Amino acid sequence: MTRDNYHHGDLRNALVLGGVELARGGGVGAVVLTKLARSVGVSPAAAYRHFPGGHDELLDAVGESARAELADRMQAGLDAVPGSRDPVVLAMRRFRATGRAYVDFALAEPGLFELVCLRDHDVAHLGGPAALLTGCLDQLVTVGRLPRSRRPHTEVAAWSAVHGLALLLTDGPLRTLPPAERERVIARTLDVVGAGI
Amino acid sequence: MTRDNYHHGDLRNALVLGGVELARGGGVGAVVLTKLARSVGVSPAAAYRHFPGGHDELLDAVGESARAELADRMQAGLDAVPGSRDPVVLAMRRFRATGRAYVDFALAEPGLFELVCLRDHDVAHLGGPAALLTGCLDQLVTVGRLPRSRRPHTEVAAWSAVHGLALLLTDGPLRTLPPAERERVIARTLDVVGAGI
DNA sequence: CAGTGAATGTGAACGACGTCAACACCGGCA
DNA sequence: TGCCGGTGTTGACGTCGTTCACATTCACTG
Repeated sequence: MTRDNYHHGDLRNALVLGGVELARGGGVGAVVLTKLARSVGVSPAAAYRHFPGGHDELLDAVGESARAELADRMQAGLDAVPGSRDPVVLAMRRFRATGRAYVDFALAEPGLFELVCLRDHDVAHLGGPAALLTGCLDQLVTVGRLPRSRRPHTEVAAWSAVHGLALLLTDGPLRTLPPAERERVIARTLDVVGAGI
Repeated sequence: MTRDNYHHGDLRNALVLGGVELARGGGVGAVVLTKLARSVGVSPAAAYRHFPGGHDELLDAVGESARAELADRMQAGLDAVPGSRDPVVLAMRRFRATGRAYVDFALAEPGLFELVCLRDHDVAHLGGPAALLTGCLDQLVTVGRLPRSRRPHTEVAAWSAVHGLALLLTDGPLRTLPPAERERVIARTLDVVGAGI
C-alpha cells in the first residue's frame, strides 16, 4: 500500500477540503495541522511542502474557500429576490438580501464564518462578497435611491453593520438569543441600515 | 528572599494587571499564562490557585478589566459632548459620541479590544458599555427623536455597526486604511446609523 | 505561645501542537 | 539506465496549558 499511496497526488487540495470540514465543525481552533494531515493519511510534515508558510498559510487557503462559499450563498440570496416593477424597490430588496445572506451564512456556518475575515491583506483581496455588495450599492445610485455624493464609504457602513451583527450573534454576547428574538434584531438592524443609507 | 516572597500577597490582581499589559501589547494571543506567571515572579502552577478554570478564566478576568476601561472611555466621550439648547441635538450628539468612543477605543487599544467581547455569557453581563448605549437610546425616545415603537432592538443595530466597524478597522481587511480615509469611513458609518434610527 | 489546618506556591512531568532537519521514495527525463 | 527534483517519513525540539505530589506560610484556636 505504501508503494501505491506514497505520493498522495492531490494533497494540497485534500488538506484544504479537510480543513474546511474541520472549520465547519469547530471554527479556527479546530483546524489542527497535525490531525488534519493524519486524517488525510499523511504525516504532518508533508503539509509543509504545499504550505511553506505552515499553519497560517493553511488557514489562508481554508479561509479563501470559506469566502467562496459565502459569496455563493450571497449570490443565491440575490437570485431569490422577487422582481418588482419599481426599480428602486428591486434595488433595495437586492441590497437587503446581500446583508441578510451574510448574517444567515454566519448563523448557518459559524465555524466557517470565523475564517472569512481572518488574515486578509486589503479590501481588494476580499473578492466575491465585497463585489456583490458594491454592485448593489452602485445599482442604488443608478436608480436614484442613493445620492452619488453619499455613495463613497457606504459599503463600509453596510458591511460593518452586518459583520458586527453576525459576530455578536455567533461568537458574541447575543449568541444565546432565542431564534424569534434573533429574527427581530436582524430585521431591525437591516431596517436601520436601509433607512440610513 | 524566598521567605519574604513565598506568598505573593496579591497574586490574582497582579496576574490580571500583567495580563492587561500583555493584551495591550499583542492581543489575546499574547496573554500566555506561563510567561505571565513568570513575569510576576511566580510559578505557572500558582496561577491555578486563583483561576481554577485555567487560561480561560484568566482571559475572562482580563476581559472584564478591558470592558471597564472601554466603559471609562465611553463615559469620557459622553462627558466631552458640548451642550445644546435643543435637547434633540444634544441627545443625538451623545448617542454618536458613544459609538465614536467605541471605535476610538478599538483603534487606540486593538489588543485590549480583542478581549472585550470574548466569552461573554449574555447581554446583561456586558455591563458598562451596554448600559451607556441603552441610556442614550432611551434619551432619544424621551426627547422624541426615536419613536417608542422603534426603540426595541435598536441598541443591537447601533452596536452591530460600531462593533463591526471596529473589527474591520483593527483586525480585518480595513486595517491598512490610511488615517484620513479611516476617518471618513467612521463618519459615514455613524451618519448612516444616526439617520437610520 | 505553640501547634495545626487551610491557603498559597514549587518542581517536575505530561500531552497537544507547530515546526524543522535529515533521510527515503518515486516518477519523468537525458 | 541512471539521476534529479518533487514529495513524503521519521524523529526530535520548543512552547504552552495543565496536573500532581510536595513545601511553605499564615491565621486561628486551645
